[in-house]
Amino acid sequence: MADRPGAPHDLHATAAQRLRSDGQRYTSNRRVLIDLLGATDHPVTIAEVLTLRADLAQSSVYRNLAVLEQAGVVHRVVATDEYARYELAQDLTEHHHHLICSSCGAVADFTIGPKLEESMAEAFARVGEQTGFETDHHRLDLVGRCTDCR
Amino acid sequence: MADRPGAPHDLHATAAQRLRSDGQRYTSNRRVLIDLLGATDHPVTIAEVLTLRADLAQSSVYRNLAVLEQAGVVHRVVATDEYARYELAQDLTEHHHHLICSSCGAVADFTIGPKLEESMAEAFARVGEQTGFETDHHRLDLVGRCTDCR
DNA sequence: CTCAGTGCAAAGGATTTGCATGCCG
DNA sequence: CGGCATGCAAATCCTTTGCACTGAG
Repeated sequence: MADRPGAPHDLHATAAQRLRSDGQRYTSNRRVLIDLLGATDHPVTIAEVLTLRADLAQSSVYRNLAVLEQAGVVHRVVATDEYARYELAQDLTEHHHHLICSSCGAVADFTIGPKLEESMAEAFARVGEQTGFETDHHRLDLVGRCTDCR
Repeated sequence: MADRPGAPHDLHATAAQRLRSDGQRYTSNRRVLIDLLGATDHPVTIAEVLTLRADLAQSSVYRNLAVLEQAGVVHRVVATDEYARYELAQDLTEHHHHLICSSCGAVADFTIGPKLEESMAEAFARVGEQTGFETDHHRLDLVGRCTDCR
């Protein structure tokens, strides 16, 4: 689950390309963020980023993550606490879901089988037809207690 | 989907009982909140509550919803925007999921078939065994654009 | 050179808290 | 009566924004 499809180079190349398509530059700060997100196996809070890379300015991190999200390179994850979390866009990693600890707020990744994903996709298609809702992506999270908090 | 299992009386009785078990009173303000949540078919923001019932003090709404959540009567729903939303606990209504509009933030309810729910429950049990994560509940949301925003 | 990106500090906005008062038990 | 609930206003805290400076193209 920690392995990413494609080498780091591809990751940066893809990020650069998507940013360019969006009229944005791939600056060193943005590269640092991508490196950082590519090295973790869970969505990261802004606070974590600032701790891991104390040289980054808070406002730049907020702004750059917003730019990267806009360009479709990273994805904003909403857990249950008030902190925003970011991960690489799932087409740059692999499709997965989140285990959210309601006690400490930790977020971990997990996957379910492709069969189940398919069944869900079919169900979502039906819902879309019936309601007129145009689905962009789905969110399947388990909320509970992580091993540390049990 | 708008129908709730059990008459309103049961709802209040259950709410009162759960609060009592939690050492809390079922005050008139709390009753108003339950009435309001029972009357809608989607999770409600604090702002909506304050608009619908302008006589309620903002701080009391925040505090009472927290108390009600603690007692297991209401559930806090996290969408994609920064607003907290609340709905009745799903054992007081029926199990459902959310359509979240990433454009206007609207949240609507929908359900999937019991078969699929079962398959998911099985998958979650497996994940729990493998990771040691103790699941309290799951969250399955579709993020996209509602009919108004398409 | 030009203009987007950066960093610092100040502002914004949803949510929380302190405190005096009111009311249920 | 005692203690929790309430309401108002002030405080918090994550996040956003203003502004002057720096650096890439």
